[in-house]
Amino acid sequence: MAITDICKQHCSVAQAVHAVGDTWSLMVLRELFLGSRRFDDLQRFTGASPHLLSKRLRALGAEGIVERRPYQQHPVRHEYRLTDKGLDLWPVIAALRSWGDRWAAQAAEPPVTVRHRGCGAQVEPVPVCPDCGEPIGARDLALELSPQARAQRQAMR
Amino acid sequence: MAITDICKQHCSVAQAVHAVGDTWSLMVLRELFLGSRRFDDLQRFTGASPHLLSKRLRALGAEGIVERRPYQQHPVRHEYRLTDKGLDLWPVIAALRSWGDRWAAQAAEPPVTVRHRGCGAQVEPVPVCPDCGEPIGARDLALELSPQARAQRQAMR
DNA sequence: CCAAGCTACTTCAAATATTGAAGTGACACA
DNA sequence: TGTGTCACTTCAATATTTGAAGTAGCTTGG
Repeated sequence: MAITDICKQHCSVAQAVHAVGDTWSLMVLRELFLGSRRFDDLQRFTGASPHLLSKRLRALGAEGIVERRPYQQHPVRHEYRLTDKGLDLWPVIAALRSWGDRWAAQAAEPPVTVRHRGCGAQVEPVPVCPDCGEPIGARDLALELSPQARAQRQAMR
Repeated sequence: MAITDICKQHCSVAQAVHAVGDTWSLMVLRELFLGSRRFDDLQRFTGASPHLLSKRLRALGAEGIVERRPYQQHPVRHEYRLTDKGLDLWPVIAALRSWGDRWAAQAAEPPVTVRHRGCGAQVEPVPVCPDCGEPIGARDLALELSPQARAQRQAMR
């Protein structure tokens, strides 16, 4: 089965994974969140080959996650920016960063810190229950499948 | 440049991506969070080929993200479970799910809902500033590179 | 007691994707 | 005229993934 079929699954994770769930897309997203806009910078900082970067940017463009816009004429040069849909992926990158800091850190100091523009506080983006305010870990959660999703999984037997 | 070199970057995102940043690892994680433990179930529900699943489980095992433990003798059969390190990846999967629900949903109803065991409330895991309590979006954040990280990026010029 | 089935894989050839190096075209700057 | 930059594309070599088939050890039904 190909991932193309997977994304037909009635599963939001599968669809998100289909859109951005590969090494280079994630690295490109990281770089875009860090502020790079140009092909060259994206290539240098992510380490992707130009071929691959070109492909990934096209794919992300087709998904509406990045926008390719000209920033000069003569010659036409393009830059890449996150759309709203792309910006909305920030929790994914933040979660990866956070996990990386906790479990794979090589340095005393985390390489990137995140500050909330509104209040100036340093943010460690821990998911928090909106209702009771407690931080949420995996063991604190119960996942519930919708009837439709349950039926689909049954059908895979 | 290979991703192996990328992960040497002083960057937590790169290291997390190196560990779990590919389609099948993410799908396997989704499945493990949904409660599957057996090779067979993982294969059926993720759609990965057995070859690939075997490789991925080995890789995730080597990273200490899943644990392979026998659940019966005669013959020895193993099941796969998330370690604490693996469980800690839940915000990543949650963020993907959330994004998928918002931007790629095909159904009226989200396929999986998440409930907080502690207070019973339904949780939409929006990152919230621990200081001021406001929900955090990408535009509300300022990213700051550590001096070390900054130096490394300079060196890549 | 024999055949069929289950689980957890492995093996293999064919298809597909990625890498690294080199090349291109349009211009700017000296 | 010559060098440099940017944003790619092209290409051959290499690596990975797929899909189908196979295997080993045991269980279950008749």
